[in-house]
Amino acid sequence: MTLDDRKLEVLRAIVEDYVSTHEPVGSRALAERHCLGVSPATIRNDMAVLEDDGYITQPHTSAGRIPTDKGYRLFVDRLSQVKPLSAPERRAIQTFLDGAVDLDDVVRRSVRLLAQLTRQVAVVQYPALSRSAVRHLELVHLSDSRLLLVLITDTGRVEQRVLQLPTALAEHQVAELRTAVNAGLTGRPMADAPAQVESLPDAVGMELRPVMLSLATVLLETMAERSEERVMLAGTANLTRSALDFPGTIHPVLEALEEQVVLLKLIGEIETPSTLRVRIGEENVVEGLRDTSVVSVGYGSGGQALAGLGVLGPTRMDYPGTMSAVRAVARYVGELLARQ
Amino acid sequence: MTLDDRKLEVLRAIVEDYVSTHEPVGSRALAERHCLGVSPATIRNDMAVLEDDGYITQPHTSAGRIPTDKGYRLFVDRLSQVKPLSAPERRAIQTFLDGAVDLDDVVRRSVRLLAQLTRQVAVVQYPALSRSAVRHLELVHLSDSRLLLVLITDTGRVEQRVLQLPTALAEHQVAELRTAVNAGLTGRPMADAPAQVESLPDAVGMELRPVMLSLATVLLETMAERSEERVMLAGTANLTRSALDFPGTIHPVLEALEEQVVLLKLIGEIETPSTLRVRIGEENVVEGLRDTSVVSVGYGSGGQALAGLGVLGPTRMDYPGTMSAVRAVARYVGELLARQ
DNA sequence: ATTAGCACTCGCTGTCGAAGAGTGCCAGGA
DNA sequence: TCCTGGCACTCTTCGACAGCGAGTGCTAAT
Repeated sequence: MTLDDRKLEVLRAIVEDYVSTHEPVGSRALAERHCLGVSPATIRNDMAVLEDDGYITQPHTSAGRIPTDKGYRLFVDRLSQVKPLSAPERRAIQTFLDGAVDLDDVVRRSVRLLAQLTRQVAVVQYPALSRSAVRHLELVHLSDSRLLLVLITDTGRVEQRVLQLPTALAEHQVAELRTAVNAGLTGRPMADAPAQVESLPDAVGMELRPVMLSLATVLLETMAERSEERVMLAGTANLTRSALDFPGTIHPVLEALEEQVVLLKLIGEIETPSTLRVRIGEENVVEGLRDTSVVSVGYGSGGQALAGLGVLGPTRMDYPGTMSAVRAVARYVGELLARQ
Repeated sequence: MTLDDRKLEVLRAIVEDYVSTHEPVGSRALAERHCLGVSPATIRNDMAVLEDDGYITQPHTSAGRIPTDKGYRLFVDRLSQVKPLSAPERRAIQTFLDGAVDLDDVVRRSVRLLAQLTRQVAVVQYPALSRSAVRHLELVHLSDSRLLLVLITDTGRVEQRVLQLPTALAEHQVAELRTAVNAGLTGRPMADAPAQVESLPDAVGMELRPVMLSLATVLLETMAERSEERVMLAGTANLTRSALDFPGTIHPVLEALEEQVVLLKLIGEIETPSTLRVRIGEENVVEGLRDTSVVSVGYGSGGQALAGLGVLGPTRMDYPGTMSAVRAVARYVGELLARQ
């Protein structure tokens, strides 16, 4: 049986009412608060069909209906138009983000802003190393046997690593290494780095080869290990605002949020910017997030996403509002990083 | 009226039982589970005195007693000896922390370890800029008009900041600036920096003076603004493990933890390492943390603390265990940073 | 196809009584 | 003087139960 327009309208009404009231919605309330032009009895018939098809369900016999994950899915896919942000909201985003002084600041500000706009948990991933380019490599001579390697990307990320030297080096030797690695890598996209690093040892004098080799190893390690790993979180307190949102406790949710790996999974795997992704309830593979929804999107300038950001909340969330906020913040962050 | 030894013993027994059972403890249970050598009736009399003096209280008439903040305070000050960690625990701390590759890693590992050991919320502050020394300053020429300033401290912190140049610079001019700032600041404690920065403009040629001035401004800003600001948090999920710990919800607690400023206040103001500080319940000035206790300590090598770390949990916490874990982790972190 | 009416289900709420835990106090004993 | 056993009292907790109200499903009429 296919759903006619009115049944879809009823589903939308149920989702909207349930999201705003947090209570199962009955046929009478629906007829009163929405201009559906039909009586409660008719709505009841439609509801029965919607329930048979698995879009809504009853917590218990004498209660109204609430949407199922499948119902929210249909709502998001076909029934909701993304509502544009108000002009003040747009201005607020812009002015708030424009004050950022460096990458850390950009990420921190975005994640807070997102948490505040959506009143949910926000996650922002740092620009992926793998999709950035090398802006500069610096070697700092800490002591005879230790060298600090600092890697700076064009998106403003700074990674550092201490390197134990096999032999003591003179200052001019450190300079030679510095020149060589910068000549080989500066300006190159990180993806090309492994190939470039291979040829580094050839660029320096014989006596520096062993050092350059261990330097190359550390470089590759740094780029590989940390390539995607950093995220920032904000708004966890929003989880507790309405305690009723989660059956049982929020413990599993908080636990899941502690795992960086999980967070990255939530946001990750994003190729093109501006394509919103919504994961609803059971669609989340992560144990413990089965009662939450995640709205995420890639950000970055041009056609390639640098990384992702998103929002996590109860399945009963304001999808249109959340989606537009997430999209707007991603757009501004992308612009901001391109300007750097 | 002064408390005799047995009353103190009764208080200790009440605290210990309440901490382990989470339930008000009555006179009979106390007589059975502790070898106090007196009858429940006697204990009841002692309890009445302890209650009059404000060390314990009754949730309601027909319930046992629970310690008050004042009771916990006495317990911590006079009745509890810090229990040493087990050998395996010590070894676990050491091996876990030894794997760290840089400062970020040290902080991340410590905070997780602390959260895991105490099963509470852990907070670790990054080494304060103001108490570190400058290890190196790097200037990276981003474009004609923009310069990236990277500040590296002897504790491994890296701070960066983009600087808009008043005029375009040639590469050799950037080098001159770099040499000058490093000559002036490298090796100096950050506390001396303001004075040193003053004299920087004199160290370069006339045409670089304006640039050096704005560089100096940014340097001072960076050191001042971010001097204490960074902390890392872990184990928030532990707050929800036993929901009964907090009257009402954990919302205010989570909200407080979102504020960096609050976290810094919790840990901050620590001068000497190894002096544990315990703040119990109402002793916390921060609104929303009135039902929690904070155990914090400074860490660092030598007589001066670099920064602080600590743990936050319900007032009903295992103080001896928490205190020893906090102290142990602080000690290892201090050693680790000294070795860097 | 829609609607009004009606019986039915079931969760929520408040009351009541019994049970249980713990106390405070008192009188007797070391 | 301090400790102890006993006892009456208070107060929460829990289960049972009835009444209420919300909401549904079904049926017959339009």
